[in-house]
Amino acid sequence: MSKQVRVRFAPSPTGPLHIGGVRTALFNYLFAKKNGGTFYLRVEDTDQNRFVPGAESYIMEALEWLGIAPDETIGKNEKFGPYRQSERKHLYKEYADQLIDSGWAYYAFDTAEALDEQRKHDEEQGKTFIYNHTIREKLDTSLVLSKEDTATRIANGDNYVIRFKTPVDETLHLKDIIRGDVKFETSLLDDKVLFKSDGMPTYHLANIVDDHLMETSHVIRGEEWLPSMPLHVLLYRAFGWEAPEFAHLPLILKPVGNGKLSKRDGDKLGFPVFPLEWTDNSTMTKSIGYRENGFFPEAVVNFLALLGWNDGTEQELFSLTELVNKFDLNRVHKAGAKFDPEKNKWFNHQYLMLQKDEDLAQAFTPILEAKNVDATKVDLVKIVSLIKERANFVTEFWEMSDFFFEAPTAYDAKAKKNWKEETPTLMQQLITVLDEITDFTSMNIETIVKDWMTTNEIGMGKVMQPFRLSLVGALKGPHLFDIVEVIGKAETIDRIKKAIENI
RNA sequence: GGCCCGUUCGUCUAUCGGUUAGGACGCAUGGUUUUCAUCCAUGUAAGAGCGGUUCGAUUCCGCUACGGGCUACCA
Repeated sequence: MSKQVRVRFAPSPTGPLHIGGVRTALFNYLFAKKNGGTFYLRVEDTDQNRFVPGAESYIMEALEWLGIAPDETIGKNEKFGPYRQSERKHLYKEYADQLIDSGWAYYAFDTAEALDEQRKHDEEQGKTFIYNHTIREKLDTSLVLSKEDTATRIANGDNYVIRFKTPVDETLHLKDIIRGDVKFETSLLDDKVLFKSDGMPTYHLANIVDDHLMETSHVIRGEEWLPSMPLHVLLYRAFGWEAPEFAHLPLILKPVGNGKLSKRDGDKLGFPVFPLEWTDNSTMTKSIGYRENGFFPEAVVNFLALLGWNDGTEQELFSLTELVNKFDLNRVHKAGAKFDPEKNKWFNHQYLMLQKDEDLAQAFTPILEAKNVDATKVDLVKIVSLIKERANFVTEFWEMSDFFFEAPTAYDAKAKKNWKEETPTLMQQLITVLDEITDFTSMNIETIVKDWMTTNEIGMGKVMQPFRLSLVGALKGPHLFDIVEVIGKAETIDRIKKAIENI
């Protein structure tokens, strides 16, 4: 009987969630649901300097929008709360002390400035500075100070940190679900700070304490954490706790150039890297979001799920439920994946096609309202059904359908070449033909107009191109007779007359 | 510099020793639409290099190269 699956997403509220974080959250969510487990969200706000107001609620809202909200978090099923590390502050010191008592940690009084200087100095000499067993007994630590001296300095209010006393000369054989066996030499590790001089724990301590207390069964996180896996495993050992299983996800890389996708890439390259729009209050710069750019959450989830994972078949379109059923950490890729904005769009198109016309019309309405377009007189659902197959986003609907609502005010210069000398005469005749039609539906109009052309031996191109130009203003758009039906007889004739006058 | 991870078409990927190395995005061509797009069809294009193990390696191992991550009192 395997233990109850409990996984977490533990972001730091230092800004908006970006696409890599979303993917990590998604994989945790999928894994939890697949295994009938729990997905919880914990806020790791132990760095008070980097705290950004609004980031926490942004993260919640983003996961909500994507449909992968946690089962447990702040204000929701707080079984192991609080879920904000800043509110668990009192806990960490106790555990740090426990490690001091058991000899797994020690006090260090060196200042950050002194250490920086030392590091810089060594670097200039071509040496590598590592704060570890080779040096910890030469520095200002409780390892060399007497118990009394240490106590005195702490009592005097000297700044100190608590560092992990990494074991020496041991080869750690660690298991990662995705990567298999990973080896580390403990002597090469440094003695990480567990507890900071500001009274807050570092990520490492808080993370292990909370993952244990919150009964985390699997730690699924980005590959950037792989180097700290040995420290974390050692911490579990030091506390005498059973370690969870680990799975380090491949990183999402920039679409062009090198390196991992960063928060700044999106705006530069013209695609979103954030789920929701975000305004940086310190610089007042706004970053675009998937939601505001017209992406469907299902499309974003689907695309992200396939970045580093697939079910082994050739299926590419998966609903969230299908993803849950098919997800398997053992099928996650090891290598990083470049983010492909083009395929991302393609996914959105697929989901757009899956939407009901009624729903799309409803999504289109606010856009029309913002443009003060009166859409009450037209069949919006019909219009949407005609244009959706050529769109990737609802946000593109207007430029693809403006001629349904308003007569063209300009005519495409290139297309005007199709407007010949005899065209006005032909268009006049067309008006007459159209005017006589009583059953003004697409099919019927098409039959009658084509009949007129064949009986009079008029070339189709001679009529159809100027006809379209008159109604649309360019040679684009859906089937012409469908447009004619939607805008109606009077408007159609009106537009042809207008074209005769203006071209 | 040190440590760790990785490497199949331009991109995302399938392949769990024997395949004409498959699919998708993109791109190109053709067809449909006398428009544009969609759609359909076809095409384009890949195992980083070198050694080994093996009857046989994309697949297993090693080295090299390249890419990536980490190396804070940030997460």
